[in-house]
Amino acid sequence: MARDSRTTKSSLLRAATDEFAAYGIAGARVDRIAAAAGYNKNLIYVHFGSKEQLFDAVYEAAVQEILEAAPFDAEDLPGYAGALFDFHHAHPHLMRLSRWHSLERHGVLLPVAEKANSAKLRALAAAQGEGKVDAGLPPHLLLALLVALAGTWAEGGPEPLGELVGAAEIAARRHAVVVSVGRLTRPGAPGRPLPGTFTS
Amino acid sequence: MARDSRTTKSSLLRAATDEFAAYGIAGARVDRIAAAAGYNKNLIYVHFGSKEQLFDAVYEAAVQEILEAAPFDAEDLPGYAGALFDFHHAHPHLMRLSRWHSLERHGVLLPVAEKANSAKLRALAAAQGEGKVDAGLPPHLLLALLVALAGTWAEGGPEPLGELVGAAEIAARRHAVVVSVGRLTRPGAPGRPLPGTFTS
DNA sequence: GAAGTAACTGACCATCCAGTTACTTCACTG
DNA sequence: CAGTGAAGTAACTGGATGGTCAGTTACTTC
Repeated sequence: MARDSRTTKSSLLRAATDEFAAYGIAGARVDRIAAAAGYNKNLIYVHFGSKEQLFDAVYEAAVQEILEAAPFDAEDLPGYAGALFDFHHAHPHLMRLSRWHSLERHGVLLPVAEKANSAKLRALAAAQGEGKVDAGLPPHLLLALLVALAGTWAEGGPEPLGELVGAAEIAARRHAVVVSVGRLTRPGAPGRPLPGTFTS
Repeated sequence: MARDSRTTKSSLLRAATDEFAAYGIAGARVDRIAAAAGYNKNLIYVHFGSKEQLFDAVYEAAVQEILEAAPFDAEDLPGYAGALFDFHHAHPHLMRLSRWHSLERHGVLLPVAEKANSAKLRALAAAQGEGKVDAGLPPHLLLALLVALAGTWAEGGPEPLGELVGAAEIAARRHAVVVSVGRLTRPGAPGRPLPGTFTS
């Protein structure tokens, strides 16, 4: 095996991603990560410093990947939600990482995520201003709801015992997400307009 | 301290609930639980058998509590979602327990939860049949989305860094959940009727 | 090909931690 | 009040685990 610290580091990172996604921070084993990557445990400490810092590196990479995978489009929110759904379905371990992070690190947002988030909020507010998105709810609430909908069946949600989930069911879920986001965001509230502000 | 195995057991259970909610199964420490309850570690093994079984007991109790706290009403789904939201806000540790469970135990539903769930599905289907709830989505998908919406800001969701969440924001979130569920479930789909089935 | 350096390894260690064992204390009963 | 069984405790065990370090290997430079 050629000696290249870059590939070594990325091998370790990949193995660590799997391990942390499967077991969380507390449950992950440094030895297992090293063994899975086919390197000595010490290299983890050389490259990343500690188990915790290794998790940080893993998590940051995962966040980057998620952010890139589903580009935000304030004018097609159902499409965005669908893309998110697809991504979660294709990469369940990233959603798991995110859930571990929120539980074991009290969900503090990374600067990258924070930045991406406020960009989304601006775009959403603009779309609402132009009447392209229903303005009944403030952007930050609407965005959160939308993301929650897209992640409803992402790994970490309760799954019926043992039942295998077929392609038809997946398609149905995706459809449900897309339809629901459409209903939440399509301009012109159904029935009466929403109450003026959001103070219950 | 009077010697009563029932109170001892429930003290241990309460301490364990806090510990597991805070650290999950892998992160929880049996010694800490015993110390917090003010009893000897061995009593945990006497009463519960093992750390894993202790978690099971904790989780089952939590599920019971959640099920009782928010009675399902298929004819007032926004109200149900609101009640769920309130419960999550009042008892964030129970939601955390639930998330730990789904991550560390791959989210296998307890029999109690499974039973309660199918009762809800039947009620929902009936309400849809009577035209009281929009029938554009099958009950199991609708219910999942609804629960996801109610739990959007439950502990475990991403929280903006350091920002304190005031009462007004909480009220706004609650309102957003209630309004959204209303939109998803109010009979008579906005705009055109939904496509016949849910095969994407 | 000698000198120097970065990548890498195996063995080790202090500590942690779930679970066990041997013992003591208490409440109650006949 | 002696005896008994349940409740409770302190001390211990053995395996796992995060982290360290002296030393080796592969590669580069001169």
